[in-house]
Amino acid sequence: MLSEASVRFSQRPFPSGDAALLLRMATIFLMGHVARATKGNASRPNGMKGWQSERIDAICVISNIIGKILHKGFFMTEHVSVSKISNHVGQDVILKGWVYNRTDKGKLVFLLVRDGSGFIQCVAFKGDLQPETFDLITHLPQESSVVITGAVREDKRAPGIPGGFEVGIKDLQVVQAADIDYPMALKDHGVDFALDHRHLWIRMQSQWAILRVRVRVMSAVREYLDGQGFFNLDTPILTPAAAEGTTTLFETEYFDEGSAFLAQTGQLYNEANIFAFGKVYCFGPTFRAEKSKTRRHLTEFWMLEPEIAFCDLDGLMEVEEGMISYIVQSVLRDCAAELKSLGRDVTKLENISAPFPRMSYDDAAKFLIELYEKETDPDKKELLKFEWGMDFGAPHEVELTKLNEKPLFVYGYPSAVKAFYMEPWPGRPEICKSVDLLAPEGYGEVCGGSERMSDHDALLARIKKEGLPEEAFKWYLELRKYGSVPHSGFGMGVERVVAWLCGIEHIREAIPFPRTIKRVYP
RNA sequence: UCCUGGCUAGCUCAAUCGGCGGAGCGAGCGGCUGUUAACCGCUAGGUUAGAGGUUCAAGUCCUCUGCCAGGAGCCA
Repeated sequence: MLSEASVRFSQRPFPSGDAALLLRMATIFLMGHVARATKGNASRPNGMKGWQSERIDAICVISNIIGKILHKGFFMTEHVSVSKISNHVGQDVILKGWVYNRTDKGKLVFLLVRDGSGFIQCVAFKGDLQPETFDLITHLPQESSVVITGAVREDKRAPGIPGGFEVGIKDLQVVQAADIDYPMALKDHGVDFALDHRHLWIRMQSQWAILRVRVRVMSAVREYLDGQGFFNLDTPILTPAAAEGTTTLFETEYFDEGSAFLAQTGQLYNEANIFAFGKVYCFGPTFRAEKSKTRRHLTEFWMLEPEIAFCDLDGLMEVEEGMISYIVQSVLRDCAAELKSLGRDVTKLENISAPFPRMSYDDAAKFLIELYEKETDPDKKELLKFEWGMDFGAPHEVELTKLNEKPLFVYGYPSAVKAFYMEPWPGRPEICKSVDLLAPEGYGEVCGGSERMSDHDALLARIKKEGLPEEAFKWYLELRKYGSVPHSGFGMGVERVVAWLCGIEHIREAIPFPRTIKRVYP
């Protein structure tokens, strides 16, 4: 009740200028009366909800009456966002945005205007406007910032996001006429050029849509985990040591303490946090100085890492599939227009729901070895080369994900190809309780996780065997001395998930300002 | 680090066997009342990444350098 009333109240058209001042003064005056009139109800057992919503309803009614009175002669148009334009059909509105494209038809000009919330077509007819205004519109450079006043109407022909609505221009003010040499033409660009102009490229519809999906993915992650009782406790970015070897770390001076390193995982700290909070996650940027040059790698990327106490490998997979399903369904529901503008085939996402198929590494290896032996093309055969004990390459992941329409869990990898902290498989010390989640359509590994070693002595032995500096892991080992429990966690690469959901080739488009081995600008 | 490919107008790309460097977009001017990255006409726009070499002649062939991309390894 309260929220509905609030929404209605906020959507109430508010005038501007003198009329606004008059209306606001009158409203404030009346609000005082309403407040006093309803104050006696504040002590209700039900608390605030009841009397607050009644009060807001009363204010709505009063302001609506005043608005209707002022509408005759005084009423001014209000600023609305493109995303809310469907609520204003038949009304005059003000749009504040940028000229995305201009199509000049002689006595008729179409402006495609974007305002951050969407894209909408605005139409200028020569006969409806002052000659100088019309002339101004026909010469507006791409990306000029404008304030447009006009009437909203429904029109199936109108392009845009959401599309189907357009604004008949009655007035247009130029905030700034953009320079005519705007470099991002509405066409395809080379990778280098596009990335050099990333600060402008993000204005293009495709990039806008991808980054909107990213935002939804990130909020869906938080919604899901928070709803499952996880605590978001972020872990340090400046760290003293590596979790997975020291060759892929960015190093920086740290006062008199020598070197610090940019974190490549928050996992070790998550493991400390679960003993205080049970279920936690960290969500932030992660840094890897790997010299990887592929469509799946960035040197700075965002990783979500949940960690759960009293959780084994099966429990971990249940969390992963539940969360991924929630993310996919949230994006399908809330980013339909974005996915459509990207040309994404959403039928490939619609049936992504838990449970996901599970395959052991042994079975996957058997499948890949058979595939390798059957392959006759020598080039393909070389790429598919596989034997038990190897980690999967990208071509292997693609072949495995072809088996299902849903993401695929592969569990029980050889310990030799995985990190030191993973719990050995009972009775099979050569493999560990690890699991990777491979996204369909060849998008590959989006999550990697494991049950962690919970035994102090076994972990210490492994650290020694790996030649890792024992003193750096002193605190980490201590976690196994005071109430150690089976626990598990995983990491999810946000950009890989976004790339998969958007159906884009390269994850550099799934982050606002990508950092790669060759690029720190802009 | 390795393998492969590329670098021609502001952008995206052509240029046949080594034989007069072209188009589209963008920009400017003009035309058009329903365009979807409009269309039509005209105009401007070039040290072919840099250096050297072969040749009567090099965007094209050779050598070196630089830059970029895709992939491998590694990983999320």
